[in-house]
Amino acid sequence: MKYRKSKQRNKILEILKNTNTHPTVDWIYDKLKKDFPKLSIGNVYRNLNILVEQKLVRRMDFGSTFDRFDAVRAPHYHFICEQCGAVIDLDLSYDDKLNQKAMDSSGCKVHDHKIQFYGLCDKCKNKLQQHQQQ
Amino acid sequence: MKYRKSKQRNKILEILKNTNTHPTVDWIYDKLKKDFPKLSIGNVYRNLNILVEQKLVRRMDFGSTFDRFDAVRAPHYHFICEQCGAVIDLDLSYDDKLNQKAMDSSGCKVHDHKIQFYGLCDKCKNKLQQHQQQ
DNA sequence: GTTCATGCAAATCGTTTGCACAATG
DNA sequence: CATTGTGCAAACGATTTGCATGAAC
Repeated sequence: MKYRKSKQRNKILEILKNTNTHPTVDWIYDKLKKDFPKLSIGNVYRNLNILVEQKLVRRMDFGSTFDRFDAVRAPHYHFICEQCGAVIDLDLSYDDKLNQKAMDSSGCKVHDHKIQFYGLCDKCKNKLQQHQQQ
Repeated sequence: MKYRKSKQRNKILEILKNTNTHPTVDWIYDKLKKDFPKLSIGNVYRNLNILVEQKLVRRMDFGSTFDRFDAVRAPHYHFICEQCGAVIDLDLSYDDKLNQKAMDSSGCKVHDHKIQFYGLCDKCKNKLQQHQQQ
């Protein structure tokens, strides 16, 4: 599919490249609205879908009712805080052997995998400790 | 929270225990409707939420627009076919060390993780091969 | 008999889409 | 000028919820 340039779409990609918080559509919309006051939320959805199709952006799905997005980089795993919902990139190296293991055990053709870790992020961990000491 | 007995809820759990396909709400609804012709879809949602709260059922989220459910058993990983959407339990052993690794690299308190593998299931793999040979 | 579960329909939420107009090439 | 992108609002699909009635205790 061939697309024309769009200032809005360019800016969305730029915003995503400069963020590591895996933002939601609403967050992106609010941020972009400063540059395009008439911006509609539908257009943010439309452009995010195009960017995903172009493989410049990845749609992420961590079990919430809404999606999150980030600019595509090297494959990595994620941590999700069960308290505040924050999504944090992990510095663990991507385990290529896992795909082969899954392939051997299932007979399916496996070409990728995702890992999500769950628990409490640093902030929430500390808040909880303070709470318990009171 | 204390709940009364409900024939509908019991049957939902029974259905889930006898299935390994991680069914959707609609699938469960259709199946349950044979026993309870007046059944409403809202009640299936309500009871699934209760079962999840009681930790008898797990809500699964594989990136589709709808949720899937299964009766809780030993932790295991999943394969998702990108062609037909099938979700298949894998026989890989749960890697306890992974949580510790994630904890070390992030500073977060990690207590669980999920792994999803992506690719083509056996059926879809074969279909594709037949297609290419024609 | 009081309280919770149910069916039904309306409401909600995130997302998509149809349309008239504006921007791109 | 032909075509795609946009804002707007309506439509959509999955899920939740308010309410009157029925089942559980």
